[in-house]
Order: sequence, then structure tokens, then C-alpha cells
Amino acid sequence: MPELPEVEVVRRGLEAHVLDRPIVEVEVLHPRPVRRHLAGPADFAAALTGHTFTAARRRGKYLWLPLETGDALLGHLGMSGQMLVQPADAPDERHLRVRFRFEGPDARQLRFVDQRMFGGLSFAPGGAELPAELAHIARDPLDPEFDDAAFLRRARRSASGIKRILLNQSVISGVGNIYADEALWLAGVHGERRGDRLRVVDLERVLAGARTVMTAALGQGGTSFDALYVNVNGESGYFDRSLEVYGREGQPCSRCGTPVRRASFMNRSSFSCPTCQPAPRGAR
DNA sequence: CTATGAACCTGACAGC
DNA sequence: TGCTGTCAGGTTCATA
Repeated sequence: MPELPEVEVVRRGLEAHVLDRPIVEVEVLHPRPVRRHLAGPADFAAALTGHTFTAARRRGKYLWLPLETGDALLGHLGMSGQMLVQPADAPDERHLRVRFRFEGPDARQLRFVDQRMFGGLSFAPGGAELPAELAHIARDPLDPEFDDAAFLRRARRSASGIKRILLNQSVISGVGNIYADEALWLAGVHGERRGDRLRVVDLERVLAGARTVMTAALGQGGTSFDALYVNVNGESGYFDRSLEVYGREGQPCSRCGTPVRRASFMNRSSFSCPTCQPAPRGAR
């Protein structure tokens, strides 16, 4: 569940269902998602057992659950991770990797399910406020403390294309491949235009576009093309119906009718309108 | 310091 | 029915 709106949907679900319930057992079914915990899966489980989540927080695409001890459980969903709250008798998911059982009358379990295992969980000592691992992650554009001026400054100093800048989580967090393309379409800016050659007004439009699209997506439970991207209850969001360019190669731009173009970029795809988002001239 | 591209994984799907 | 190649909402690490 990759980008900010999807991760925020999960955060809210965790906040509603797993706080103030003492953990009685942590079962690591595959070591890979816990690889960042260098002391190993058994130590990971022991560090959490007996403790209680007190909150659910998010920075960009990272989630963490502070414990009453001041430590925290840190998680990232990667490309295919899910956090599910499931009844105890629900059959194990095919890609179930870590299971948390809780004490008390509510027998529902927290399950970390991840097909590709690019995501993971780790124990963050003293990480209740902000895990040390996240020191380099910028705030996201929906965060009230996001620094617009700092973003504009960094973008204007960079020779990288603006899409690359949007995907750089140390400059602006929470934006991924879908919402970067959507924000650029809203702003009418081509993703390969260099940051240092964009006008401030264009950068401001890109930032506003990111806020607009991610806020709207959040209102619809996020974007899901398939069952891989679901909330804590296994339900899909439906923002995919509102996407203007992402995944719409060949279909007409809703503003001008020009067929949406797809291009290869950083080993993935970029979608844009050739008319509304003219490619930069010259080198690149 | 910045800027790329490959690597990390599994599975679905298209084409032969 | 295979097989091969491509693609997928991300991050990190090694190399220029």
C-alpha cells in the first residue's frame, strides 16, 4: 500500500483497532520482513511481547506504533505490504509474514502480510516520537509543519527532473509513482523538466497538485487496482476511478483530448499528457 | 556532496 | 501446457 493516502488509511485503521491491547505473542513466519532487526526474529518478538501500542503515527510512507515504554514498532509496506486486523479463526493468508496476538476479550490479530517482502517491520528503541531511522525522511505535504519554502529552495537547486525530485523522500515524502504523475498533470508540468529550470509558480502548482490529489484520494480510501492494496479490514479504496493519467495510456486527456502517453522512467512507467505537459526542449 | 541504475522479491499476464 | 519476458503504489546500496 504504497503512497501517502493508502498508508494513512492503514494508520487510521491501526489507531482504531490495535491500541491499548497488550501483546501476548509475536509470531514471525518469514525472517525477511524483519531483516532490519539485526538481532533476529526471536529477539524482535521478545522485544514486543508484553507491551502495548499507545498510538499509530506516520511519516511519509512509514508507519510506527509507539509502545508504553517509549520504544516503537516501525513498519513500511513496501510495494505489497498489508496490515490486517483479522479474527483469530480467519485462515492464514498466503503471504502472512508476522502475526500479533493480543490479551483480552478482543481476539482479533494484527497480521503483516506481504507478497514481495520489500516492506518490513523493525523494533525502534526510543522511537516513540520519531524513530531514528526516519531522521532523513522529510515531512509530507499534508503535514501542517511541511516547509513549502524549503521544498521550493531544494527543488530550484536541483538539476534532476521534477518527477525525480517528487519521488525523493528526503525532499518531500509520501509521494510515489501514481500521485507524482497525477500532481504533474494537474500542474501541467512535464516530469523531466529540471528543477533548476522551473519557475517558482510552476513548482508551487506541482506542490498544490500533490496536495489536491492526495487529499482527494484519502477521501476515497486510497487507490487500489487489485486486492493487493487494502485497508486494515481488507477493503479496497476506489480512487483509481479518479486517476487522470496514471495507467491510462492511449486514453484521451480529460482536459484536451490528446491520448495519454506512457514513457519508461527509472525502471518504471510515467504517464502524462503530451499537450498539457510539453516535454522540455533540448538535452535530457 | 549529488546523481544514477541495479538489486531486492513474488506473482500475474501476454506472447510464442 | 510450458517457457520467457515484462510489469507492478518502494527503498537502499554500490558505483560514477
